[in-house]
Amino acid sequence: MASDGKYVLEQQIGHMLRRAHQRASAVFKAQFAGHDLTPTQFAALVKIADAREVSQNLLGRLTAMDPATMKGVIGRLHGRQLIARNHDAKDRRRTLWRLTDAGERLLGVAIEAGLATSDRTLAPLNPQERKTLQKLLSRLT
Amino acid sequence: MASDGKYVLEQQIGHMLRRAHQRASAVFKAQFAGHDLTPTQFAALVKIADAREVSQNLLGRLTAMDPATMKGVIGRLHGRQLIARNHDAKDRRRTLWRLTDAGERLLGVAIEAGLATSDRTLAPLNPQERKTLQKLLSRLT
DNA sequence: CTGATATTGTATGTACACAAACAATCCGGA
DNA sequence: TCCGGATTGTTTGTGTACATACAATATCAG
Repeated sequence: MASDGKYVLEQQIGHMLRRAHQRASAVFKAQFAGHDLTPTQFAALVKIADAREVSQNLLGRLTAMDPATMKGVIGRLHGRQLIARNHDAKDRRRTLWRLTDAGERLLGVAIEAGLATSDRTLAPLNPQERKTLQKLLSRLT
Repeated sequence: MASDGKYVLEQQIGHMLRRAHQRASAVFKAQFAGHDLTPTQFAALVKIADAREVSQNLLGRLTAMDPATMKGVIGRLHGRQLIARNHDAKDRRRTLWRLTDAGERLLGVAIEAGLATSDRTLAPLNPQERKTLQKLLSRLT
């Protein structure tokens, strides 16, 4: 029969989200060529800058990353001296992270690439449609 | 000034898509507990079933996977005897894949979990909103 | 027929993403 | 004060995801 257990991959929300995310990542990569930052690395820099100083664990929550994932991202940023570590005197478990001067400089120029990335990713939609998509996506989470 | 270079991570489409995809994956995992299939593995099974027999490369295009990614997914499905290989007599580069009986049985019961996954992921939205979201997402690709 | 070009699959390296298990530390209640 | 539970960060293992480079094969133009 016609629709007996018919599962059309292209119409499933999970697959559509996966593809849209793939495309957004590709746009990001193109826009950030020259800055050598991944989307998660950039997100971490943004959130560290917002907070000025933040623990690794909280940073993971702010950027929607697993502690294990966060460790890798932090490690690579630290390896490039874009962030530096302090120790929390009140809580000896905590590692506090802040931007270095190099990190601040890089973030300063990268912000524009970030805004361009969003704009390019949303290019196929008009302003009204962009708002609608963002509203619906935020409700999905 | 108020919005001078202000970059709000939570409002950027890339970040929103990443989070939505994370949640969709989590719902998938919950629904597929017991089937031991990942989203990409399931997608591959669905597309192989649709085509009955398909080359590894074409399967990658049908499921939106890199050749390198496809090789890994195929390898794990093959390791579990869910798919089997043939060789294309006309083109000696090609590997043709089809479902085994075990693969067909598993896919048969997994389809329901797939539909439930889509429904659960879209649960916060009403039917009208779901259609809108899917339409906008498809235009993004 | 032949050489340039394209396609198919493989291999390697980097970077998320998350589960599970763990040690160190903190905190609240008995 | 002390104990049980929570939090913070680390480690290991599996599975995408993609760039790059590569060998084998197919195809097409001249």
